[in-house]
Amino acid sequence: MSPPHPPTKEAIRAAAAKLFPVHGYIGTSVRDIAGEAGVDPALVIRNFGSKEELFLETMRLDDELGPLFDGPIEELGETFVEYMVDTTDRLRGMFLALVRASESDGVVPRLREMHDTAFVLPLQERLEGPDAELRARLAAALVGGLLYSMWVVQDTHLLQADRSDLVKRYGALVQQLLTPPS
Amino acid sequence: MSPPHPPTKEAIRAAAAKLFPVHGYIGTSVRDIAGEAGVDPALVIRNFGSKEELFLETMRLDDELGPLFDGPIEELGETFVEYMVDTTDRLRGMFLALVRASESDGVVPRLREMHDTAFVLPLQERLEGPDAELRARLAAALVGGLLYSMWVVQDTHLLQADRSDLVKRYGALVQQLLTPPS
DNA sequence: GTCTATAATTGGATAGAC
DNA sequence: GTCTATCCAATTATAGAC
Repeated sequence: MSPPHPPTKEAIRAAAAKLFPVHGYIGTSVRDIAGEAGVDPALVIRNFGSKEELFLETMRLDDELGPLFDGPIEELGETFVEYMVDTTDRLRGMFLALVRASESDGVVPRLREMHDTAFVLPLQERLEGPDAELRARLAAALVGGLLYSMWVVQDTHLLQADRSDLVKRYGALVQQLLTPPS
Repeated sequence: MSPPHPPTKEAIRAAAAKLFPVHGYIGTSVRDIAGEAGVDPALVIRNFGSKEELFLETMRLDDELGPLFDGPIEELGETFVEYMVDTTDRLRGMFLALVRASESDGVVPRLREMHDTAFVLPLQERLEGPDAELRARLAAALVGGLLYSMWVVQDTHLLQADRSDLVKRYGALVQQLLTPPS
């Protein structure tokens, strides 16, 4: 039997999950979260221990892996890049928040977890061979680099480039790690 | 005629240039900088206006582009990747500090400047053709992705991988953007 | 369980004497 | 130009009443 009204803890969690990806760790105060949740600021700390603990508990992907990328492996590179480039919602905010907060040691493992969940695993599970993991991690580095260029650096030239051309070129590079030309 | 004793302004600048790359923007207080420089904290603000101005003035590459990568263009991909992967000193700290501080709007242009100076331009000046800039920027994204994976995410699998194998694989991908196979 | 009030720290920035 | 002293703002976190 779960409580009928979502307890304040869930309201706080939801508020944090909404605000952190938009305004970042530093840009989101405990008071902001409490205000968004409609509760007293003291309850935030009381329920989660500290701001950082709340941040870490909120910045995870859980199951929202979205599509399973189960199409033909010959198109996986392009498909995957296209999905990542066009993702403008939650994953983007989480990526930016985690990267920018990665000065705190506690954040790095969580960033690694997001990186593995969102970038590495979807590719790795489709690959075979002894160096499958290495190739998947290199491909994940490629994808991360594109997101870094577009969202962190905000490379205007890339942002203004033709999307389909971008996806085609970059996807082809990723594809080479997935299905290397003999 | 330059002053015989380096003025305190230079001492402050040197201290900031030393501490920011190591401890980051948030992790470095004005008092830390003053302590390192052996001056009064008030002089830091007095000479540079604000902490952020000092940060922005310090986090630039100026001329320390190091080697000019003037070898044969057929090896540029590998050479460039090798150089970036093995760079453990100043550029690495600056990259991390700028990326992690990029939540401040004023930092993004400086990050873009570093990105262009260190990653894009050395490649772009060797390329030709109408889409030379796009290819150089895509190659820069690749390089940025490798640094992101190794230094921000701290992907242990990549960090423990054989360096020469890593450089060879990743360099080959960069190379394809520099000299595309017909 | 919830809220009021406040503690405690930190850090950026300023005023004014010397 | 340099330093002492201080201000001020913001924020996390806690204590204790209800």
